[in-house]
Parts: sequence; structure tokens; C-alpha cells
Amino acid sequence: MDYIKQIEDYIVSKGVVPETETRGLLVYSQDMNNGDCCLPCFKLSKSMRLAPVMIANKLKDAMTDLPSFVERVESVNGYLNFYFSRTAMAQSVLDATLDRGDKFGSKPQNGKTICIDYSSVNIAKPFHIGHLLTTVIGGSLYRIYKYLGYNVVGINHLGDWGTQFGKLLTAYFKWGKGEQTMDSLLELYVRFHKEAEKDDSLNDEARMWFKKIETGDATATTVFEQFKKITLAEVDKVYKRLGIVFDSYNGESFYNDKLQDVVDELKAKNLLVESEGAMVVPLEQYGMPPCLILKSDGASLYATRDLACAEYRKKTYDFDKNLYVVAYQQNLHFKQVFKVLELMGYKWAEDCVHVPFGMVSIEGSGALSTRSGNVVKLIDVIDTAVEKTKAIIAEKNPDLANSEETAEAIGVGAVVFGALCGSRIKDMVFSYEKALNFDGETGPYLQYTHARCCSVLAKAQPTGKIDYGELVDDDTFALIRHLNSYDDIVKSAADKYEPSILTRYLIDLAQCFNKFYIGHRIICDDKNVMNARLAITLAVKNTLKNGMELILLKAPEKM
RNA sequence: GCACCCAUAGUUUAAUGGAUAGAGCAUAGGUCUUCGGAACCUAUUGUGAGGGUUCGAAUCCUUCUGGGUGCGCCA
Repeated sequence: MDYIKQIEDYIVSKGVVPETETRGLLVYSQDMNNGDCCLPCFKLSKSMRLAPVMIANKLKDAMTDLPSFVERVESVNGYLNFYFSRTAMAQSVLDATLDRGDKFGSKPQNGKTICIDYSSVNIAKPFHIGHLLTTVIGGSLYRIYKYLGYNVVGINHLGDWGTQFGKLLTAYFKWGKGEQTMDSLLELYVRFHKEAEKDDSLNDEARMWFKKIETGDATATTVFEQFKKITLAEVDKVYKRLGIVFDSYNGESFYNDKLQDVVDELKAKNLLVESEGAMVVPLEQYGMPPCLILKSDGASLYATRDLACAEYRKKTYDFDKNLYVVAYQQNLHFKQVFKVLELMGYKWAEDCVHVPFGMVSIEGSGALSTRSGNVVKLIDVIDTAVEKTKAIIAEKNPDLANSEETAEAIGVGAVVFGALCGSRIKDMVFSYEKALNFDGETGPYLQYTHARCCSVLAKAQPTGKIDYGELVDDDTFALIRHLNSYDDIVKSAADKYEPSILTRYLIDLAQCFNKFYIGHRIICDDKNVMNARLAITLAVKNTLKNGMELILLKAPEKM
């Protein structure tokens, strides 16, 4: 229930304060001691030519017929504080929450389509922790938007084009033996760079091989496709474990035959200008360097491809929003591409959004580098976390059924949580110590709290009509308030493309519940109280499970 | 040189311009008549510096300091 909206309407109906200025002022109180929601009257002071305290007093005096769910109103230091009827709020919040159940994706379809470009792995390169953020942020947004009723198109924009693959083929034909694996491909790549420093002719050879890929030479294509297959098989293992899905794997190479059209279009629209031998779209008047479209040798560039890609996505999916979950290093690139789309006359350029996130480095050894081999493979991190979980289970709960599956859920959860708990824009220093911490604000903490709820509910279930009359203490009511804000939180996470908002919320909810749990006997002699507390427990369990699903966490019933 | 981003406790971090800046880890104590101790409670320490706007600033503007990223033929 939208309490804010109702109270806002109620305040406005009194006619004491100007409507337009009052709308949007009402907020939920941070501190329960200051009521459940409040109206700061300071902004109204100027136009009303009245002290905030007086305004609050005047409003209070006019409120002789409070809405049924409001118990009382107080005027304090210029704030008008509304205290809700705890029983009534508990009733409606829990009804709504229990009604939602633990089913994923319960919102009706809204008919809108959103494309999300995320993960975007490179062929023949290791899937390392540098890919963790884009993968889980994108994967989480995918689920959040689906939950909100969008038609979501998840796109893995494969890095499967570029001279680097000429290098790889060169190395393969020179030193590669038989079946290749991801590791052997990486070795070949590293070896090429080492040897090319001494022997520049290798670079010529690489260009030759890339040319062959470009022109569709049978040998080159067959081998390259094989490398692609090896890579996808490898990364799919990780995606499966993380619960990540894609609807399209159209990568860079997919747009090869669509680049000329873009160039022609830019020419036709008089946007293309020759500069230092290259073809560019000048963007000086928008405070940006020019956007390079064609190299002086006529070859296309990154931006050319992304323009073609955006047009293709609009044509194919007719998106309402087109997200790119890509590191902030490419801020300028996307700003340029979106501006060029706008200059091309596409109104939907404003629906294209770059969702940037921070850089990942390794504690002690600095920036990640495939060439130098300074990488931590994602699969190793996951495996380590799962191993640690197994050890903990063996110690704490050796009789646990399906312990393998549970260890997987918890280990993976710890890693995923670590990537989704902070603001995405901040840089992240990876350390095993942090990734493997299972205490406090962590994935396992959420899972533990969920399992705790399940454990109680396995002993008793709420039944029949529930009387919330007794549940007025602060700890219990704090839980009710939290449950009430779930919908707003999910929406906010979607609007800001920020799954961490939901992650923080779930931690708060779990903390609230654990506090409640410690302080209140759920299964007790008073049947009414027990029934009500069981209902709260069920509501928390459902909300945790729903929310965790949206941030890619599994919720085992036992652990 | 120019542009953008970041700066909160020892550390990781939270806070639509609103009331006493909220947590986790670490540290030191405590909770066992336990529905799951991967929990809970108590204690300690904080808005990089200076200006400005505002009734009110961690939040907005500005200068400075420190760190990061990007700036035409890579993606």
C-alpha cells in the first residue's frame, strides 16, 4: 500500500498548504521515534510567509479526521509527524506480502522491451574476475526488469573480432599442437607477444591471418570457429553456476556486413568529415573529441560497430531502453556514440544508457592484464569459495542432505554478493580474504537468515485468520516497515540500474529479522501471538527469497 | 594540457538537501532455561581542506589536495 500517496492526498485536501509545493515533500521517517512518515514544512515557509513550526501546527489543527491507518499526528520543530496504527499497517503489509508469495516474476507484463548488453566476453581469453561485475550487474538487472514485467533481451556482445585473432592464428599454426583448451590458447597468445618483440615479421603474419578471417578463408574460419566454440563452452560453465542467461550471442563479428550501411548513412546525412586522413564525425561543439568512424586505410572502428549494433537492436527488438553494462573506461566512447545517433536523427538515442561500473584490480599485484598473465580466473574463485563452504558444512552440519548442492549455492552466493553489495561505480580491489568472508553483511548471512525462517516454519505454519493486535513493539514494527518498502526498493534499483540498492535492503531486512528472532519467541503458548509471528516469519522468508533471486542468490532451506 | 569519475571510523561501506551520519569486518567484552551461534548485544573511533548557496549540506556550486579513467586511426 502506498501510504505516502494517501497521506499526501489527505494533507492537500485540507487546503491549508499549496498543493504543488506540498507534493513530493512527504517522506518515510528514518527514525521511528519521529513517526512513520513526516512532512518537513520548511520549504512551504517562504510562499506561505509563515514559520515552519506554525505551518505544522496549523496542519495538525486541521486534521481532525485522520485516515483510518493513522493513529496520531504531531508537530515537532517544523516537522509534521504521522504515526501509523501499527496493527492496521501490520495487517495490510503482511496481507500484501503473503499474497505475493515466493513466486518469482509475479508482476504483470508491461509491454516494454529492454535490451541489456552485459558480460561480453572475449574469445580465447580467460574469464577472469574483471568480468565479474558486468556479468552479475547485468544478470541481476536482467532479473529485476523481468520481475517488473519487462520483456528483457540479454545480449552477450562477444569480443570476436580484431587483429588480436590474427595473432592467435599465427601462434596456433606456428606452435599449437592438436586440441586446444582455454589455457593453451592463452599460452599461445602470451607467447606471440613475447616472440613478436624480437621478431616483427610475426606481426605481418598476424595481419595476414586476420585478413583471411575477414575474407572468409576456409582454414582460418574453421580454426577460429573452433576457438569460439572452446571459449563459449568454457564460459557457459561459469554462466550456469552463476545463473546467468542470454538471449543473444551476437558479437562484434556479427555486425561486419552492417558497417557499410552505417558509413553510407552518415555520409548521406552529411555528418562525416575527413580529418587527418580518417573519416570522423566532429563533436567539438558538444565538448567532445571527434568520433572516429573510418581509419585512414578505410577500415572500420569500434564506434562504427557500436552504431551498427544500436541500429540493429532498435530494428530487431524495438527496445524502450537499451543498456550497456560496460566499465567506466568507456564513458567517452558511449557518450560519443549516443551523440552521433542523436545527430543521425534518432530520437531513441536518449533511450540508450551506458551503465558504468568501477575497475577491478588484484590486491597486491594491481591491474589485471591478460598479456602478462596477471589474472584471477572467476572459476577458481568460485571453486575456492565452494570448497571453503564444504569445509564449513562438514564442521557445522555434517548430516546435511544434498550438501554438495548447498555448498555450491553458498559458495557462489558469497562471490556474487561481494560484487553486488557496493555502488557499482566504485573501484573494487579483489582479495580472497574478502570474497571468502561468510560473516556479517554477506551472501551466506542472507542465506542463513532465510534458512532460519524455513527452519521455524518447518515446525509450524500460520493458519486461519491472523490477529496482529499484540505486535506493537519496536522490533516487530521495524520489520513490518521494512517489508512494506520492498516494492519501492526494487523499482529504485531498476531506475538507477543499481542492484546494490536491493542488496543493502535485504541485509537490512535480515538484520531486522534476526533482531526480532532473538528478542521474540515465535513458537510459543499464546496461539494468537504465535500465529502472527509465524505470518511475519513467512513474509520475511518470501521477501528474502524473492529479493535474493533478483540478485542471483539461491535460497536453500537448510544449510 | 583538457574532460570525466572517486574521496565518509584502522578497513569495506550506507545515508530522494532534512531531525542524533547507519552498518559489516577487525579489536575488547558479553549472550547458551538456543524456534539454527554462518546469530544477537555492548564498547571505541568518522564526512580530505577552504570558501559559497540554503531555515537546513556527507549530499548542491566553487577553489585546492589526493587517487583513478579517458582524450583519432585497439576494443
